[in-house]
Amino acid sequence: MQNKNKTLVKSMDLLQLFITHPALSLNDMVKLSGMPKTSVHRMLMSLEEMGFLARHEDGQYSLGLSFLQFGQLVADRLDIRQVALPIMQELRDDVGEAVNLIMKDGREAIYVEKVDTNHPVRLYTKIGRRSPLYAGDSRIILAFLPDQEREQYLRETELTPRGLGTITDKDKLRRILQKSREDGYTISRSELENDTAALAAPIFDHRGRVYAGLSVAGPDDRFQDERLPELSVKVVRAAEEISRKLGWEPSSRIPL
Amino acid sequence: MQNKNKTLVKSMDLLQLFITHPALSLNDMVKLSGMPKTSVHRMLMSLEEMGFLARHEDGQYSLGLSFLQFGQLVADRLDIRQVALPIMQELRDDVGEAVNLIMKDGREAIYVEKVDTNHPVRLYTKIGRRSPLYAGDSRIILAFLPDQEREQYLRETELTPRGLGTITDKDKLRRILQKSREDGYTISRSELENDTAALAAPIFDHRGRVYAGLSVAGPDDRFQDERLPELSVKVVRAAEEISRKLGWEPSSRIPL
DNA sequence: AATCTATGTTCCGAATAATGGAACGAAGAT
DNA sequence: ATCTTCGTTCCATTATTCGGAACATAGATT
Repeated sequence: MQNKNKTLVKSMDLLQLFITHPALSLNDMVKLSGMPKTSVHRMLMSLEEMGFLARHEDGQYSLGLSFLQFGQLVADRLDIRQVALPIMQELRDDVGEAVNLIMKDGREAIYVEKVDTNHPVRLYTKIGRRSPLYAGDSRIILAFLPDQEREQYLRETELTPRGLGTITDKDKLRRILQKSREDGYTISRSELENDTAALAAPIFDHRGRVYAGLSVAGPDDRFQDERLPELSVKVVRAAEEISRKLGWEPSSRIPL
Repeated sequence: MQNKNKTLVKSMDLLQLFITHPALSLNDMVKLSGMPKTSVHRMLMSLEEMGFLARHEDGQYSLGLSFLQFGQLVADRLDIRQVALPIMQELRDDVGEAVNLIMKDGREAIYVEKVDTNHPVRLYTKIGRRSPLYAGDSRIILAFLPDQEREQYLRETELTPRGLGTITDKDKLRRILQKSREDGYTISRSELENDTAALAAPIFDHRGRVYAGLSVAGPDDRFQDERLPELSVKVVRAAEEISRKLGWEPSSRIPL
């Protein structure tokens, strides 16, 4: 990763602004990004031409409909979603909690599929959301990463608190990860969002590498200790079922 | 649109390749794009860093999970989807055909929401798909565009056949558009896909501009003439309901 | 009505970053 | 053991991006 197109990468900074802001004017972006106005202006023209940004009548920009197209393509091509969905629904019906499918993307985790408990209209608010690998249900992926990769991540990452329960001590986190590997699941309480708990298990691909995480999540008070044995068994079992459909065989599991 | 970041816009050519190809190697892209290998290589590095492309173990690239995030953001922020969905479901239950919500994006149309007849698992294959404005159900948007804009489009666009019924004669298309405006709906048969028909009506925003299109679509043989009066009334009525919820008032309608 | 202010757009010389042919390296295939 | 094929690095050339400054336009303020 030596040769880069600086301009290209910089334009990402502009697009990132739209994760937290639904609409922005040129000047907004100049202020938020700190780049010179001319440069921002030039990039906007290009991003608009690419269809990544759309300009409204009032001069405000927002994310373009192209993302709908690409987003749909990505979703369609993620085989694991199709494989996991029925199993996730079954698990949801069984335990009565929301079920999430999480994948690693770079140094972060991303929620790739979700089935909710109250199914009003579908409002998959959590799909596409990112979270750090060290906190919450996504930690299960970190736990089962190859030693070297995991250690590198721990070295390079600062543990910023997200909720009251976020683990900010690296050694404590290491111990928890170790325990998660032994148990085959991990539990988190108020790590990403207060009063919310989650229990997660790893999903492996045919090569025996962690490929994703499966979690049940809900209000803290529904995840008391007495329920954990039952929950953990069911989540682990569902995760294993998905793993198997992805071609994993128990024997290919990475030894602890 | 004078000053552009050439590199940025060119990188879009690479991303576009992934609309038709789920995975590509560097060399594949060199061949398909016709750009020099070094340039493609550099852009790939940047697109990967941006999260728009992901590199697999075997050196193949595919669209990155970032698109899932941005796609979801766009979908969530499109208020019309939330407004339209219940009305679309009602219409689907009433007429027993798939219902589509279509928006204009640049010189194309894009399917923004869909409710299907056979609801197995959801498989929103059509969401995010693009089609030309001159053919199929999306033509209803073209029909209600301001005269000047519509004429400019017609001047600049070549009518390429997509199905047996695609209209390739501009004057014939003009007449159909005129009729659609008078009728308040349009019908298309085998224009985008053979043996598939659709009936579409316009959705207007608070300013009285076409904002989207609503269509029912299905196999040709279920859209015979005797059914059109009933269908057209129902689709137009549903579209008007959505328009009204978007702040449109019948009085603000653009005069024919 | 006149002035200010905020925001978007254009200009242009200087500085930098992108370019792309060529050579290299590493696998896989023959 | 020798070919291919594909990804990666090198580097001098040149086109592109850069960004301050000036301009344009529209709303707000006096």
